[in-house]
Amino acid sequence: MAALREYVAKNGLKFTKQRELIAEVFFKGAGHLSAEELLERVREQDSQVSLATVYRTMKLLTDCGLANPHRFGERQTVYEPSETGEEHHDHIICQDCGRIFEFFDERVERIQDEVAARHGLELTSHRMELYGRCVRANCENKKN
Amino acid sequence: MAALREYVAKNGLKFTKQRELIAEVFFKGAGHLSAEELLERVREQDSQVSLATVYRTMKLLTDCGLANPHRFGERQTVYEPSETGEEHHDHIICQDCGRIFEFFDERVERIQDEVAARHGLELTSHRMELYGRCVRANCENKKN
DNA sequence: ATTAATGCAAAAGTTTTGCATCGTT
DNA sequence: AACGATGCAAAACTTTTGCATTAAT
Repeated sequence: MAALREYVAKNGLKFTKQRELIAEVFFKGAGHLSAEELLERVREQDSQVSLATVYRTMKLLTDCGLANPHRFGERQTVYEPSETGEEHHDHIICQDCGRIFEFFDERVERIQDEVAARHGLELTSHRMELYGRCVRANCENKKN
Repeated sequence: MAALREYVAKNGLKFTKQRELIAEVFFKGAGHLSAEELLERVREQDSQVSLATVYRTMKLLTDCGLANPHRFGERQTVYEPSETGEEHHDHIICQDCGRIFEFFDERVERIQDEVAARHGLELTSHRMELYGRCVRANCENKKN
């Protein structure tokens, strides 16, 4: 939030109440929110905000490194607050119902370091996405 | 290809020359092809094929488990032939020199299945990318 | 002969953009 | 006052669908 203010100031941009509100809603939210979902929540507080502004603000947040857009299986782009290292997690996505689960596995993290070392690299970051299908009973949208 | 014929027969569908051509082009291609790109290649052989048919065929291939749709960073969905396990690999990328190394680690594969099961999903594919930097001596383009 | 598949065009859905106006600096 | 941001509507794109026609079974 402060980081956004800073970035905006540093780049000759303007800190509007829409940006403030959208950022606030975004950071308060549990992550994985689409522009449409963000708009809905934003409009609870200011019904005049437009979808275009949400998109423009999310692009801004992405540019300052505060948000990361993801396109998993779904139609829409969802945005996630940037990870601060501690809170890192990976994703597992159901291709039928589109739900996204998060997971963290310490063993994977260790193996990654080992693999990197084996290839003579020092790891800076990584990305791991598992795609699958909910077993029948659990899936919210089994297609057949 | 034979698998497609089988699936089609088993489900009372029809094995059309469009489906045959699209599947052929898809499997020949190096993966990561969008519907638009597939259409372009398909039309080199049959200029009458429509984009709708490409989409419909890719959905069919997805349903029989021969293709997997992915939405990475891009606008469009890209399709990848299903991995057969043996030939699967992940990537580790040096952010300095840009070299991409491939690796495969059986432990990671096992953990992935375990994680998927824990969340009630059956894994169809995954993507894992490690980003790092070559240690000085190895790097072809160390920047600092 | 049946009935699924195709091509086309229209529709649906998501994201971007042009422009007049508004609000921050 | 200057100029970036906003809201709106339209445009741009990707993907899906309705329908008359074609083709595989």
